[in-house]
Amino acid sequence: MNLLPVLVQTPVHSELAGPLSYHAEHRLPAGTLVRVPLGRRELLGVVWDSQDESGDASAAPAIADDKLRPIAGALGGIAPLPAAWRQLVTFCASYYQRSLGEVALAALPPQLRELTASQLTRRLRRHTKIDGAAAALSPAVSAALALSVEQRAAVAQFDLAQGPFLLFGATGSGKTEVYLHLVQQLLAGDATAQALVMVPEINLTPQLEARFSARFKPLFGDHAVVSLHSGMTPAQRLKSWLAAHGGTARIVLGTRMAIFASLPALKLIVVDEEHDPSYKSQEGARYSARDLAVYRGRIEGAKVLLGSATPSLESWHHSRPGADGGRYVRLSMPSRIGADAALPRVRRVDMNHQPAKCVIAPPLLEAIAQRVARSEQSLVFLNRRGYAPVLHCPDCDWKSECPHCSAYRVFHKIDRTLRCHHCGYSERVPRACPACGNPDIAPMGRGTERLEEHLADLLAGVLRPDSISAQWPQGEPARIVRIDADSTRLKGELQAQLARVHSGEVDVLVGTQMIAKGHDFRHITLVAAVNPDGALFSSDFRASERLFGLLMQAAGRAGRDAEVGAQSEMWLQTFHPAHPLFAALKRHDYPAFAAAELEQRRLAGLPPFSFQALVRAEARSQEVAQGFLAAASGGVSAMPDAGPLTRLITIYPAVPMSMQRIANVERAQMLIESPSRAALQNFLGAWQTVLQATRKQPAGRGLIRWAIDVDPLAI
DNA sequence: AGCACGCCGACT
DNA sequence: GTCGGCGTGCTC
Repeated sequence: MNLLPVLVQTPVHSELAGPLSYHAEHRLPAGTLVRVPLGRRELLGVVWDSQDESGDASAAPAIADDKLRPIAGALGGIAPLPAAWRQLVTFCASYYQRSLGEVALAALPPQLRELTASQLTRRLRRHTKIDGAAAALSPAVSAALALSVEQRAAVAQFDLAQGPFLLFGATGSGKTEVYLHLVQQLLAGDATAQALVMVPEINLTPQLEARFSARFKPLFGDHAVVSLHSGMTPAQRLKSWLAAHGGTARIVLGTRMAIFASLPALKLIVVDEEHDPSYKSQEGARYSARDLAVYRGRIEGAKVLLGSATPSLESWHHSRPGADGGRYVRLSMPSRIGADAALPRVRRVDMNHQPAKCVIAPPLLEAIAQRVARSEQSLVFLNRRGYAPVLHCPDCDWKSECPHCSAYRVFHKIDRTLRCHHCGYSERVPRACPACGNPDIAPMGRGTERLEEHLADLLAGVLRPDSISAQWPQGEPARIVRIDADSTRLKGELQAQLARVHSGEVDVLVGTQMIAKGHDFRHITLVAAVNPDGALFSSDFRASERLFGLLMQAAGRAGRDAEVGAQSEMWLQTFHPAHPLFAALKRHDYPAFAAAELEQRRLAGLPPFSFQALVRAEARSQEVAQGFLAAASGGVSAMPDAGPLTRLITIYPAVPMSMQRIANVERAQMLIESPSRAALQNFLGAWQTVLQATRKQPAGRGLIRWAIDVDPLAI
């Protein structure tokens, strides 16, 4: 009988963190998918590498040989997962402080966990039939693509170096065309090579899919391009995954989860909009798909290209020449594609000199009205959905607090509800103040719903040209559409609304950051940020980086068509027009913004000049949550080698999280900081034991859960 | 995490 | 008398 180490989806912090041992009749190679009994259940497992290379004899199973059970069977139809995939999983589990089994099984398509061996065989047989039909195609390379000078230079530099690369390209500079070119060049030159292209949001995959399919399906066959993202059905995901694993899929497009796709011939990884926070997972193993891409590229010998108009300060820092930068090769494409395409002119409206309480300053309104009259489109950006963030009673000062969270419930006028955006608790809007009975309760502040209503009001007299009809003898009023998470809740609704914008049916587009990202609008000549000041003085040290990126990206929605590019504008309504962030934005000067920001980070010892991890704890009371963290912190001194392990480590006291309570659960966190990534890693690895032990001690009583977030994005 | 076993309250 | 609440404990 052979002893087989197998990973299963084990609970995160239990004693079962490592591989479990099973008996098997045959020696199965590492990476083989198996089904194994665990307790009363039968689970999917992955045969793991035997521990022998570590030479650590004490790691032998502490379990009696006669207690070991035989595996239920192997999933023979699927080739074992490659060594590089296993190494990626191992690294991810160790770096982000999670169990191997959790990471490995979460990286596989969920349907694989449910299917029995026979169901899977049937599924596989169906696939091979389809694939057989798509016989070999001649991958004739089309004539040299028309690239701009800058695009050609970027490609040439890419070909010469090993990377990783940071493609720093202005919005509209044609980054996607560079991706397409590099993928095509790779696939045409290597008959088996595979490429992975990631985008931050599901919303952006259809657009990417369309471009890649149009370009590559004629060249490499209909099965060459597949997608992987959470919007797909389990069956579709399994199908794409199998195609990638089997090598029939040459190009995998997807969101962060795609970084775990099994790609036996991976040669190129593209991370588009690499600065986007969506690449950082916020649950389970809190991995950064962008950082894993860089790691994966290194171990698999695949080139990695990170692309952005506003790179993360981490990536920008790595691409700076000299000192501790210089790890990435920077490729710059500063100009927009097109004859005299220019970036939009940035105009700051000083709200101190506008009528009090005005939402849309008169000059901005006038500019929008002119656009309507010229049949051009405007995009008005406000990063807050709903009608008003708070409902307020002026008499007794009642506010629409959520009974379960430390947050206000947002007033949604459309369905007359007060809705908590954190726990989902929703109630009909009260007719009068629930505290004092005053019927004159009023919304405070504004969200996209109210902005849409307000704009409709302001633009009521502004008529669309060329729309005079029997129904509209004077011409039709301006059409406004709102796009946010509420207006696009139904499947297909976002695509439908975007189509209305593309067709020119709509004059003014109101929305949240959902519309600021990536969409290729051709007729927008004005973008306005109504109220961007909020993030200027935030306590989150990354807030200004995010704001700059968001505004730059929003500005990039304007004037993407060279015809109208020249007169396009980005308007900023602000009470701080002289703020350096807006000054840099006006010059479209990301490098200056980044240099100033990085200098501040360096002086303050913040990332990328230090490395952080957060321990988060949840409990019914703040005392328990903080008590657990404090006890775990106190336990450090009793650790073996505590001295050397903590030499470069700073442990801050436990504090309530900025969102202190969600759904009646109190949340606390503790920051761990170090100037050395390795020191932080060593410490966290050793500290795991203490955290797990603390949970079982009195200090852990009542704790709901805890988790470590390595390289957290928000603190 | 599942899924058991186990020991106390309101229903056919 | 049962159905069912979730408290503790185990799974190679």
